[in-house]
Amino acid sequence: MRSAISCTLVPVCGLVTDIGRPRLVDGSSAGCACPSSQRRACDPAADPATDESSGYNGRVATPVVDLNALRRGCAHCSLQQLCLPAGIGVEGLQQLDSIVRRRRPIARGESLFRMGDRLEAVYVARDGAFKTVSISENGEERVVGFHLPGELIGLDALGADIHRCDAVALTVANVCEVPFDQLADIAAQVPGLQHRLLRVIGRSVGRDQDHLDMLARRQASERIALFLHGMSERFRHIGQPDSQFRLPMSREDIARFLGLALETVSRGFTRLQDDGVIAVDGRRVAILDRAELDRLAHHPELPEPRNRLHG
Amino acid sequence: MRSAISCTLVPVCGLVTDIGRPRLVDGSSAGCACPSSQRRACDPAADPATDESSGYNGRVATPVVDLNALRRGCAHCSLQQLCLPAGIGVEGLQQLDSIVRRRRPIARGESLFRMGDRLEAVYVARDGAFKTVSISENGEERVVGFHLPGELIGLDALGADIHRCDAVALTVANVCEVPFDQLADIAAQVPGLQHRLLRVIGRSVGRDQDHLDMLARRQASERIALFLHGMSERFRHIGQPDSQFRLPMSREDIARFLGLALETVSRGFTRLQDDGVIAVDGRRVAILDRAELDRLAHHPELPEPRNRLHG
DNA sequence: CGTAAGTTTGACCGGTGTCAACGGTCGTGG
DNA sequence: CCACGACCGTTGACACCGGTCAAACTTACG
Repeated sequence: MRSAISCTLVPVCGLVTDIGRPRLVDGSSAGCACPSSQRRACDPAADPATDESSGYNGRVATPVVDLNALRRGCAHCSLQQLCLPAGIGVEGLQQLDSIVRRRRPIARGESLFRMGDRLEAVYVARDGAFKTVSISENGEERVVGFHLPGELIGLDALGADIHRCDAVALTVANVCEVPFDQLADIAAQVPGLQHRLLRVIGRSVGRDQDHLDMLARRQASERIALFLHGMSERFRHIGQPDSQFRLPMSREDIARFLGLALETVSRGFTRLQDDGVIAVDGRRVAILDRAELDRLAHHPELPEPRNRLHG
Repeated sequence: MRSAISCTLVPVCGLVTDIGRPRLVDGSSAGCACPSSQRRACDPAADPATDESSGYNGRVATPVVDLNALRRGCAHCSLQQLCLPAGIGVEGLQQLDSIVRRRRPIARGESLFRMGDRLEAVYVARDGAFKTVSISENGEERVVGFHLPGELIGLDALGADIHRCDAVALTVANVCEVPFDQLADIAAQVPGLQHRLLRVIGRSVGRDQDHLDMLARRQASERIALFLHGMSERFRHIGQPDSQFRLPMSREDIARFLGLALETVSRGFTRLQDDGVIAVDGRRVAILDRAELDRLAHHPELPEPRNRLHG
């Protein structure tokens, strides 16, 4: 039964892949889930020596064109279409690229920023996943959101210049760090970028509203179905298989995201499995009956067709 | 009896009313909750004739300086410090002012935009209150947010250029309508405005996160306490009394905002009243014990001090 | 004055939080 | 190699909060 879900994620390649057409650039790209362009562009860890020598951020000091630096740049990033660069010209791309810092891999559990920090930069994961959490006065952790590659992290500080959450890596991850002041400056100069920035912010607002929608659903089963539905959509959006994937977060994180007890989440998963809607093995999830999943997420009032496989 | 609450919602003064002491409306600005500047700047309805003659939006066609138009302008609006104009120079202010349209009063129940509409403008209420609601597939209404004066409405469309919600007036209201494309253009030119726009958006994001926080709280009593706490803060923020106010929304709206049944909201209110924390009369609320309200909102785990007044 | 809408209150029971125990996986170290 | 413990996920039992249905009451408004 276990073998049904063999999809494991290679940690390094993380969540990202190329969307649509894998571009061959370098002979051998075939075997890995990550397209070669990704490997080249987004994985500083692949060539640690070079990275070390060029300093903390990914840019080289020399005016000489560094092939590796170029390859790591926005122009070649597989996330380009999902990220800030989308739709801005070469000029703007260069300007943007010049301020982007590419940080060495973030360890699982490490924080990009913490509650109370001043807003210095916004972040985009190239691969890996993050959660943003806010700790309430009584010490309870509340998951505000999950962030997959291409989704901006750090916008919570936009209102008051102070971060309202911690941003914690759920897996090892590589991120681009974009100093916010400089981003705002460039956005004013490059009209397309301003528009793009607003759009990315807007998508983030949209996700928050989806989250609200989820929490307002009264039944636990609805929230869980909606959560899986949303994750599937987001995986598809970044070019990952949307029918079987590995959730980067624990049951507890999901519970704190959905406002439920973790036992309830666990029970919800098994229930969906019993009903033949999904297959679950720990964090690995396969969606078997998408239509039914959508129905549960959106039209829960209808009595479910009772053809349980084993009851 | 009508006269007792006449400052009330007279459309103009918006949300606010007082609970305790009846105020005379006429003559004495001293007594009214609305600051005089507000009355001057924000009340097109006060002089309907002039308003009609100057056309649909508040601007006059003639180059001659129209005192009324000026008074209605951003420069004199009492909301200035809360709204987009804050912190931008005279130049920018004029540019911004030139694109702002001031719409005639919106009737209660009327919509600024509907789900599926293209993003054309963002709105700011000068007075009155709005809710944004999203209708789910099964026809259920879900309250995404409430909007008091100075809070931008319409940002939900930022992500996809399509509105995700309806924006419905809870009371008669006056709004400024800001064509979004032009706003973005000007924002690129006026650096202060771009910053300001991002900040206003950020505050909106912050409110969404507060909302999330509310929904994630498990106990109904916590959500209700948090809701009242937040409303009180927001009233204070716009210069209204924060210890007694009139809620612009129904119990049902609150319930749909908090993800509860309306009966539960009602029971929660009476419970708070029984405990001496607030006084409730329909939509009129007075906060009697703020410390206790805050405690309930933030530290619900502690057993409440049981010195009930009656019970 | 009559109708509709909004609010409150009561009774009932189902869903879900809580507590508890068990099992599986992974990493560490003997 | 296995032993061990930490962490994570699953499952069961049970009590209680809150959703649902129902009815009375007040307020708003024509």
